[in-house]
Amino acid sequence: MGGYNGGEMLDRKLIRENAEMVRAGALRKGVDAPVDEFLKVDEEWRASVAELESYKSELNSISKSIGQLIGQGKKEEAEAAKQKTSDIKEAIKELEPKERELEAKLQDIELKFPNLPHDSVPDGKDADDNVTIREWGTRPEGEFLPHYEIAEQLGLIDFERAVKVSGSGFAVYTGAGAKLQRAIINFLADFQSEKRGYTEVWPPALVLSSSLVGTGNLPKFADDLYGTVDDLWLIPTAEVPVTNLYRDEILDAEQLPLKVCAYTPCFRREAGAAGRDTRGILRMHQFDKVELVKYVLPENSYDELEALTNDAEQVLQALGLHYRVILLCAGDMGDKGCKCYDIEVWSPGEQRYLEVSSCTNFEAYQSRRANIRFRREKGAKPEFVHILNGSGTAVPRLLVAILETYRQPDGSIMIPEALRPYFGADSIPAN
RNA sequence: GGACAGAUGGCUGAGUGGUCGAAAGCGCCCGCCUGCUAAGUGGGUAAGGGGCGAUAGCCCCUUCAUGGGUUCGAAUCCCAUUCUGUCCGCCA
Repeated sequence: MGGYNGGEMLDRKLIRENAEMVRAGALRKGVDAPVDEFLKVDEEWRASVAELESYKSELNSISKSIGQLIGQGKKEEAEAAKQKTSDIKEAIKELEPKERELEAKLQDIELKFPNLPHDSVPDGKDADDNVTIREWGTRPEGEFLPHYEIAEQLGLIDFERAVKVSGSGFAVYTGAGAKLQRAIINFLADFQSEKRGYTEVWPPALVLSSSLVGTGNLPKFADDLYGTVDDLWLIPTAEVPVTNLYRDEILDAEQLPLKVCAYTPCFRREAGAAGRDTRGILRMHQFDKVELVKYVLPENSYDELEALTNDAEQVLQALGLHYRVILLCAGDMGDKGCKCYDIEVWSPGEQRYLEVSSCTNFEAYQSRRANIRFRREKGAKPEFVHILNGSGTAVPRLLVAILETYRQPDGSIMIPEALRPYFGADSIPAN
């Protein structure tokens, strides 16, 4: 049993008992959470539940006594007891829809509550208030081409035929481009599983809507997703199937932290406007990614976030790509997260940083929705695990950075050392 | 896609209208016993929500795949759905 029991982001008790703290936290995210409305409806709901349950209790005890009377052969007394139930049944019939209505109303209100930002998250409204935590490597100097020109010159990506086949927002990788794509994927999956201690899984790319509810993509963000005529949806990220692996389960504390990595293609409608992000392969309806997901003890989740971020950063270091790590401010983080680092790789061709990973601690937000818990010891009450995830990393923007960073004066591409065993050559020759 | 069978607690598995939240076994926990172990023995062992008291504890409601229905009362009867197994067909 269990599963999705509402739309709540937060524990009802937390809001009840720490109303002002919740209000202040939401405000930091720029959300004026309906705390007062919640408290009012919550009280009405609880009163309604109590009333309904007292009637049910009465009915149950009468039913029980009828059973006993029949057992003792006292038929008339049993008949008399039956008469008493009709009023109670009537009252229950009347109260039940009222209770359900209040519950639904409460859930609507709860949907308006964001997950609360951690104390270490800076105040701020939007991306301008994000804080650069650290940089690695140095920005390459010189003249650089954008990746789509390089790709065209070397015949790595066929944009025109991609449009013919699938419309805009897709790429056809060809020849060395296709091979490089596969090399990057294999490198990333091996790196995270063999060097960083993640268990690799290969999940389905189509999932039931119930899985998308568990991660918070539905019902709110259906427009971002590709659906099918069945109740199956194309995943926007491996986060969805992987986070749902342990849905409705109670884990042992010794199993934690549970670290899972998964390569999948990702599908996003991204009903976004055309702009500089849409040029080349920077923003696509289908792209590839290795995702990292961790299920951890609540008291460790912020240390685990640092470690997760580092696992993603190590990819870029292994490839020798310049990057920076950004700590998102409260207002730029979105509703679901408590703390989030973006890792941005330097694109010499674009002369700007590109997001290749977003490492987030959701605390219990997803575990509450997906009902994933753990027990500290035998007999202890189950608690929600904390769930974190981050890309480790996205492939297309990595490819962009590699092509642009490692293009040689003669027009060839030098393949980074770490990728050579996968690519099977040192370079992509110039045409 | 067609036919049949099934879905019960951590697991195995009984239960076809009335103290059944559910026998029994296994596992696990606490105690006793034995020089240790094994064996034996007594007891305890589902989850969610609400209320009282608020470190304990007590009371109530809900849950035997899911959603509806019949009934004073359902694990047990009826309907729908989902999933699993077996056989057949089809397919990379």
